[in-house]
Amino acid sequence: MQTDELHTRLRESGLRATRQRSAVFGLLRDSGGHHSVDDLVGLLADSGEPLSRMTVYNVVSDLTGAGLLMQADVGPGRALYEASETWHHHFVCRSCGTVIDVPCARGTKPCLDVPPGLDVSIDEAQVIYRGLCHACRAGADPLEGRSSERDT
Amino acid sequence: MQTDELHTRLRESGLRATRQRSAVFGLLRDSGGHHSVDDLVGLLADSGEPLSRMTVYNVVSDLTGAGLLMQADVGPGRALYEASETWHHHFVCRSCGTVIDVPCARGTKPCLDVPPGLDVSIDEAQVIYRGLCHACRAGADPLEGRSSERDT
DNA sequence: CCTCACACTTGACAATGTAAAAACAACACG
DNA sequence: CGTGTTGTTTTTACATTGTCAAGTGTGAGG
Repeated sequence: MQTDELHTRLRESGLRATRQRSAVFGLLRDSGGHHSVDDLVGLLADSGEPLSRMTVYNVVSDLTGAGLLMQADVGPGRALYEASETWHHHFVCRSCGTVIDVPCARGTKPCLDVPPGLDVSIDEAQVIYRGLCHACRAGADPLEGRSSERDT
Repeated sequence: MQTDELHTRLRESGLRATRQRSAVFGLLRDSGGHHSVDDLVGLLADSGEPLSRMTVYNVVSDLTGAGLLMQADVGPGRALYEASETWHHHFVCRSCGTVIDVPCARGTKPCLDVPPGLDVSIDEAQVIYRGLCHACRAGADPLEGRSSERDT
């Protein structure tokens, strides 16, 4: 991921290209995973770009509004962000909390057909699958790997 | 809603029939809406049944585990609970936060066909629709009615 | 009626997200 | 290249939501 490309992507979206935004966007693009705000603060500090928590909240909010990031709906608790290009859904393990990407059948934002009788405008639909991941179903130690994840 | 019936439903589910559980379950059944834990604490206090926050957390957790309540997935932040009999999804207004029930096409827990390549067992799938509700799309004062809701 | 396991309460705490104001930096313009 | 404006970042304090642990209370079987 070139710094220049990040800069360009930000400017194209109508945002000022700051060091902090490039760092957050670049990290999410390169890691390819789902991260909470506090995750990001830690990872950024490790990579020599310490940002305040508030800044990261602002940045993910701005980038999500600009369509560069998406907020992964994985249920109540903490919000996860990712920089995926293709629309997809998420499986969440009830036992260990692992999040696994589930490809969307349609490949694009799905299910935007508004059910009849509803006077609303829908711009996005996300599906949360819940159940047990392979490890937890096998009776492996639950609670292990609570913050880990795997993409398909 | 008879107190006796609540008592019976709880016992049938293998739970002790306590005053507190009946109060929470009865309130959710009678109101028919989605409520956060703190909502419930307030409503119960108003109706002459003051319960501690911790108790309500325990109760909704127990009743959800027993299948008497369901947790409505409406995104990060707060968990909402409801006592719906029929499976359905939720529309969440981006502007005012209003939650509207969306009937499920299949009428039962849907989409449990596991996508290929995923070694997990899925027991539930919820859909979150996001967009603007009628009032907010019409440009009505956003942020109004943040805690209100409407069922279809 | 007695007993005991389960449920409830209390109080402190952890995690997550928000508000407001001041210092700072991007970038358009000359 | 310098400069000013405006949007961004930082700091501090706080609100909300959920959890832990220890002690008290109570449902329900005997």
